[in-house]
Amino acid sequence: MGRPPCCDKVGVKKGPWTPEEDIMLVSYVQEHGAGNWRAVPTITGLRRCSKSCRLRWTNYLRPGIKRGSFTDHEEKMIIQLQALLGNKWAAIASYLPERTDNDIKNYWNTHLKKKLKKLQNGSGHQSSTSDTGFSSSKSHSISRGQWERRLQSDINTAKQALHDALSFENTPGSLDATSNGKPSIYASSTENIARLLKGWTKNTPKLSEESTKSSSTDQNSASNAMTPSLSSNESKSGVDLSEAFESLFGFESFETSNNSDDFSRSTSPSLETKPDPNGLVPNLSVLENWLLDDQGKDYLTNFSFDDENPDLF
DNA sequence: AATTGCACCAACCGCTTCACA
DNA sequence: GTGTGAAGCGGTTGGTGCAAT
Repeated sequence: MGRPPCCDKVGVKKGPWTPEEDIMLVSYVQEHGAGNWRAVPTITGLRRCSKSCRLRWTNYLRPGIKRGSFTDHEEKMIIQLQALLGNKWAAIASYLPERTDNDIKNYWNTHLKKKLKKLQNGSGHQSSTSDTGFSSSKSHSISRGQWERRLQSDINTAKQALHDALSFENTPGSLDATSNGKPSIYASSTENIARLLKGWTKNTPKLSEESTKSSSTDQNSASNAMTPSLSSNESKSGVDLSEAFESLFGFESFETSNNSDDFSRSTSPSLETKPDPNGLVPNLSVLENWLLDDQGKDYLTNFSFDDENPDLF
């Protein structure tokens, strides 16, 4: 209570990250590992608050992040897990190791919420789970007995949902990051930055034009930050930065996604707590084990999402 | 061609939880 | 057991791009 926000300091930059900042951050993580975010601005010279650095790393630079549109499989997983867990995006993200909680949250808010609403309106079905999931029911003013009965009902729904979600793991072609026959688009940090640089290159002529027009003195202005400027190498193109990055980290190709784990391990041994993306079934928490113990894992193979909800998709 | 409205998503903010002295 | 700082998490905001008018 009353603790001052960490980002209130004068000179702390806000807004979109530049490729240069990304490189500095990745460089830091490679050298020191992901953690001790408080020290990042001091060590790297980044004029970002520690939270911003951590967020940037976990949401965009961390190896193994998949970008692009969500697959049907992922979409179903999210819907089921949201029904089970509520808006516990980090928990949901743990079942989709290549997606960040922020990504999932955004996707839910922009796509799935509407989609489900539409379906509910169309079919007249009343979902047992509200926006915040099954746990939200306890927020209403009901008796303890009622609440417990609802809770039991919610748990049953949740069990069903979890089984649903996990049953995808038993379907052919769902064992890795591929979906619909498409190749994996796992991204290492280098890939992530390369992607950023690509976009940067595309936008550079216009941006650099604007950045020369505008003053670069106001670092706290969000609108100004939307016109990023390359501080020390403003004349450099994105390609040059990309090359510089490549030479900095010694990666020859951004194509091989299998190296992402190696990079992760070498740079941040303690960071990755998500289930093995290549595993058949995500590592189960006590909760999942408890849920699964009840009916046995054989159930998983017998449950079909599509059979259960033929008109959902 | 210009304007408006909307969808998307990266990033921020503030609260909660965790770890440690 | 308590206090404090760091990290994690979820809700929200605001900029950008695109489609509709």
